[in-house]
Parts: sequence; structure tokens; C-alpha cells
Amino acid sequence: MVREERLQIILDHVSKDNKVMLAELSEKLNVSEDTVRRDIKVLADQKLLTAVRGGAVAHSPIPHHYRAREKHDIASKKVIASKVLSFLKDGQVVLFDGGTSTLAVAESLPDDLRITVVTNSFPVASALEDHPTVEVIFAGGRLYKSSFTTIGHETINAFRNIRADLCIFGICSVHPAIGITTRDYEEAEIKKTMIEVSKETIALSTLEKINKADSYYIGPVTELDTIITDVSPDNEELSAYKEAGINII
Amino acid sequence: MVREERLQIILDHVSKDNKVMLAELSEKLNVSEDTVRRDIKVLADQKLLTAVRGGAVAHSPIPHHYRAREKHDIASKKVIASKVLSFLKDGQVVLFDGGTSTLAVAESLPDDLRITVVTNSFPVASALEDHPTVEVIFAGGRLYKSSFTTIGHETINAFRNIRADLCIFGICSVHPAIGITTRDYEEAEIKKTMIEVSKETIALSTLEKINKADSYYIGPVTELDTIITDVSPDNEELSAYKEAGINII
DNA sequence: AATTTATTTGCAAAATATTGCAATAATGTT
DNA sequence: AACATTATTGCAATATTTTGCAAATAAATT
Repeated sequence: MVREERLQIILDHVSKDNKVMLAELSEKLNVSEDTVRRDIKVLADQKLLTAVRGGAVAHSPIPHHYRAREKHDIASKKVIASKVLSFLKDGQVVLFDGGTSTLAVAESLPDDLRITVVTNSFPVASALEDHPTVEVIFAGGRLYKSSFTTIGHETINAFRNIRADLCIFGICSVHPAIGITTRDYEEAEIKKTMIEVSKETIALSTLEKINKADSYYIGPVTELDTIITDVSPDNEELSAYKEAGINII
Repeated sequence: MVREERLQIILDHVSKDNKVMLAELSEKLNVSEDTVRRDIKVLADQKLLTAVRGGAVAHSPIPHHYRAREKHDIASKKVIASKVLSFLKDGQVVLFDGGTSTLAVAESLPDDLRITVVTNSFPVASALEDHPTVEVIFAGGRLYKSSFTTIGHETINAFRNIRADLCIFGICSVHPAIGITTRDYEEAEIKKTMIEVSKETIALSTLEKINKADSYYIGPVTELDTIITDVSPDNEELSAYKEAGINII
């Protein structure tokens, strides 16, 4: 068994399951662990893999933070995002609030959609950074570091200067009698304004937030034109909203 | 199970549901909580997540990539940044323009400095995300995707609502007779406003921009109170500005 | 203040790396 | 073909790193 042969086997192994261990290879190749170690070193020097204590791992093709982002797309959010797309038409001005659901929507906007997105969410703006045709207006204000959105009266004023066609809410709690509520006071104030300046309002939600309430009031459920969830519109939990004349998707 | 494997699992877990707990991971990975803690520390050091008591949470959804967009010329920017720090005092309201020099300043602000930073630059805001005591006001407006700053009249209006103690300009061209100029029209308009609303203005520069001019005019050099460069203040290229009464550092 | 819970620190045992060296194999030179 | 030269390999002695444990701190909770 010559070295080149071993190197190839090691590479194959790494590309197959992203890691190899010294002991394992030593046995498989009938050479000492030292030799395997040295082989790995050669490959690591060529940047073909990354040597780690006890073996080697594949050279990650993309930096970690990207990788982390892609997993962020849980199935249900993709479902919701795809449902939203049918509401978006070229030329519209659309408000996006902060939140992972709206972020998922922003990330999945088709490349040829020409809308103007107005948002107070850095992640949303950031997701649209590379989008070729979407115009982004960022509503400034005091930076709320934990959620990376802006809040406060400057943000509210920024929204007040907009007339939007559509407003997309991330997940808040909705309850037929109590109305739309959220956990954060500032967030509630901003959402009130977003509803005010939009012709139409869509709320994204998951089943666990339906028929629940949080501390801060945004408005009655009748402010919502449409509720989009990850489940079938026929779900019985949603019937109360249908009766209230809300479009359930 | 090698360490790299564990790190990957932890990252995946965090990106999936935004948090992990020590006990949970300890069991899943068959290692002690201490080891998990140390693993998390490693990841936290790389800014891939944030360690918290009892586990870890996902780092901000904002991708890092523009935080680290231009890594080059770090040395001279660090020099400049350190010179700036002596101008910053607790309680001040400071305007930061977009640009890699001001970004370097933002990144090197000491942890106990309590100032309010007003900026139209996403990278600057992002760099201050983890800063414990700096308040950030973001000047909203139309997103200028290539530099990831906001521009336009909304941005200018946002700055007009501020009275700042200090304004820190990134690198523009300066010329004793022609004045302060820059390559971009929108940028020039915003910088004019920034000067207007600030008591004091500091320009960061490198030697290659001194005695040069670009297409768009911001104002006469006398608008500048201080010029900070990466070279000695005694450099003869700078003498004209000293004579104009500008503080050279 | 008392109690629980989590973190830090020092430490020792285990696992893994490094280094020098000798034996062997491969290669080149006359 | 015989010889010298060089590279590869395994081994052993010696570092270094990782890991879990326990005691001491620190932080949150009651």
C-alpha cells in the first residue's frame, strides 16, 4: 500500500462521512497511527481537509454562519413563506416586521419580484442585501439589540411616512375575543402603526399561537385581512376567525 | 466522538431552535457538562454563538459577512481608531458615517464607554450589537445595497433630528483649496447634514487621500476641527491644514 | 440572608501529538 | 550490480491537550 493510495482512501472517507479517526484508518490501512497522522498532515497542508485531534474532518465548504442560517429554515416556515408569495405583486410597497417568520419570507422572495420592502428589522434588510430587484427602505430608530430591530418614536415616525399596500406580521398571539397581542410593548406600538398605514394586513402564525394572548395589545382580530398558518385552513382551531370574516390560508 | 463533531452538533442545534442547554447536550454527546461548557466557549470565541448561563443561544441572525467585509489595511486603521478614542467621552452623542475606518473605530470602542452612536451604516450598527453600554440610533432610509448604508432624504431627515457632540467622518478626499469631497453624490449630501448638526467634526484619513479631490463637494476644509491620520502629525503634507487652524493628530 | 444553580479553577488521568531514531524500502549514481 | 542517498515507516520516550472531577466562587432565586 503506497502513500498515494492511502491518501485517496482517506479523502474518500472524509468526503463520505465528513470525518475520519486515526484508529479506524490505522486498522483499515494496516499502517500505524503515526503514519496515518502524517498522511493527514500532508492532506491538511494541501487544504484538502482539516486535521483535528484524533483524526480529520472535511474542510467545510461554506463558513459556519451560512451553514447555520440554512438550517434555520424549518419546514413550517417554508410552508408559510410559500403561501405568502401569492399575495405579492410587482410594484407593491410591503411592510415586514421583525421576526423569524417574516425573515423566512424575505429569504424566499423570487429573484424577479419587484417590490419595495419597508422594515425595521436588520435581519430582513440583510437578507435582501443581494436581491437584485427588491428596493429596501429601512425604518430607523433606536437599536433594540436583542432582536436587532429598531424601536421607538423615530421608527414609528418612519412608518407613518409610508402608505403601504400590504403589511406582513410575524407571529404574534391572536385570540378571537382578546385580539392581537405580543410580548413586548415597543413591538406592539410599532405594529399598531404598521397596521394603520397599510391597506391590507397579513399575519403569519403557527398553531401554537392561535387562541393565545400576550401582555400587550395591538388591535382587534378584525384588523387582520388574512391569517396564514402552516396547517390546513380547515383546521377547527381556526373556525372562529373564518366566522369573523378573516381569510384563512 | 471528536471535538469538531461535537462543535458541529452544537451549532446545528443552536441554529435549529436558537438555544441549547448544557444538561441536554451533555447527555446527547456523552460528555460531561464541563466539556460542553468548554466547547461552547470555543464557539463563543469564534462568535458563532453566545454563551449564556446554562447553555448557549444563537448569535444574532445578522450575518457576519459585512462585519468583516474589508479586512485589509487593518494595521493603519487600528492606529487611527486608537487615536480617535481620546476624543470620546461618556454621555456624548456621536455620528458615525459608513466606511471601513469608522467601522474600525466602532469595533474598538472600550467596553465601558457610554456614548450614543448615530449612524446610517449597517456594519457600524452591527459591530456595536454586542457592546454593553453604547446606545445605537440608526438613521433609516433607502438601503444602498453596495455599501450597506442608508441614503436619501429620509436618512437626511433622521440626522436633522439630532444634535450631536461629535461627528466622525470616514475617509474622503481633502484638499486645502478645493475642500472636502467624495465619490458619491448621496454620500456627500448626507455628510453635509452630518456636519451641520454636529458641534465638532473629526475626519479620519490616510496619506493617500490628503491633497486629493473627488467629484462631489461636501464643504470647505475649515468645517473640520480635527484630521486624524495614520502618520505623524509632523508630516509635511499636512502643514497646509495646520495653518488653516485644523488640529492634526 | 439562605439556598439553589451555574461557573471557574486547579488537578490528575487518559488520550493524542511530537520528536528522535533505527530499520526498511525506494531511488539515483557510478 | 553495487553503492550511496533519500524517503518512508514504526517504535519509544517525551510533550501537550483534553477531559472529568472536586473544591472554591459567583450568580440567580427564594
